[in-house]
Amino acid sequence: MGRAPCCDKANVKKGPWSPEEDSLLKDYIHKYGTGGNWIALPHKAGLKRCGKSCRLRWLNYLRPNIKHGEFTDEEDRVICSLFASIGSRWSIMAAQLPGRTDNDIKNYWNTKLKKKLMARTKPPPFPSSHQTLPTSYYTPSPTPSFAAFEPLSTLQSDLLNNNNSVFLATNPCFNHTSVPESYYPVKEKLIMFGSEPSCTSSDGSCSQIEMKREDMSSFQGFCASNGYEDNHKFMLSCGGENVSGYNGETPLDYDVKRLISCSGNNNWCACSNNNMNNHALVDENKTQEKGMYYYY
DNA sequence: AAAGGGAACAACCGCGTTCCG
DNA sequence: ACGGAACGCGGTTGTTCCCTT
Repeated sequence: MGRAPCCDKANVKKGPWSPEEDSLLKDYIHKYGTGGNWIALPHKAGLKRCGKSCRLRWLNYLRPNIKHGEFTDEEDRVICSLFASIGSRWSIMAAQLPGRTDNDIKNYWNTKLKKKLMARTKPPPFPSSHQTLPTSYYTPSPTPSFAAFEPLSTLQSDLLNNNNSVFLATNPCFNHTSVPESYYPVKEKLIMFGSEPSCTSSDGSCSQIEMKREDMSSFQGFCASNGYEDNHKFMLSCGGENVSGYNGETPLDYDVKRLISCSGNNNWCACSNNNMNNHALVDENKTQEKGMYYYY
């Protein structure tokens, strides 16, 4: 048994909205508001539309102060920073960009910004699995090839604290009181990206990774650090030897995240360590689920 | 000028979450 | 506390437009 449909599909119009429908909806909402019930609204407004469709039309196009047209460089920067931090949480991004809707941002990202980003910089070579790389592989890049996206520290903290899904202090997966002293003292916040957010999973399993500080650079696969270590901030993007595919993301998304995460005044490094298991404690059931980690 | 292909954008769908009786 | 209804979100699909051949 599937879920009951939200409306009578046979009797609702689908497809593009006509100007007449737009004005019916706009007029109704201006007069009476949404009434807190989108399902009943179309009938009251004289529309043969699904309530969800009305809601979407209103939120994305008809409500006041919607911005259409080109995104500014500043908006680009915000989107990229947020994407690097929180991934495809379009509604959170929209909340940071007045006048922009989540749908707008999503479309813009998928059709333009992602490509723009990829065109403006090239990622370092992607080391193949089990490839042993010489130390000389470290490749400093003195001048960043892409405008740096600084972490939106204050903004992100507030943002992420509020939605509580990634704040270390409340995240049972990263109970650092149990992390031995010899481990890198993970700072107050550890945010995990890209990987499946199984920390809230009902079976109690976690996509968990703990590493010794010194092993960050010897993790099998690749690492990227953007040199925030001095003030206890750095970004890290890791993929392990068992990475197959790209942590469940499309290769392009994966690369874009890597690019963004390392776009500051940073060094790329890629290195290998065949004894990974001695150094990185990875939930053995979750070795495919390595994501992007952001410490600060 | 017409056809084909790709890009851009609008809208839909399904599912998880929240609300409320 | 529970269950159903409604909401909100993100992924996906459909349509239109525009450029190239």
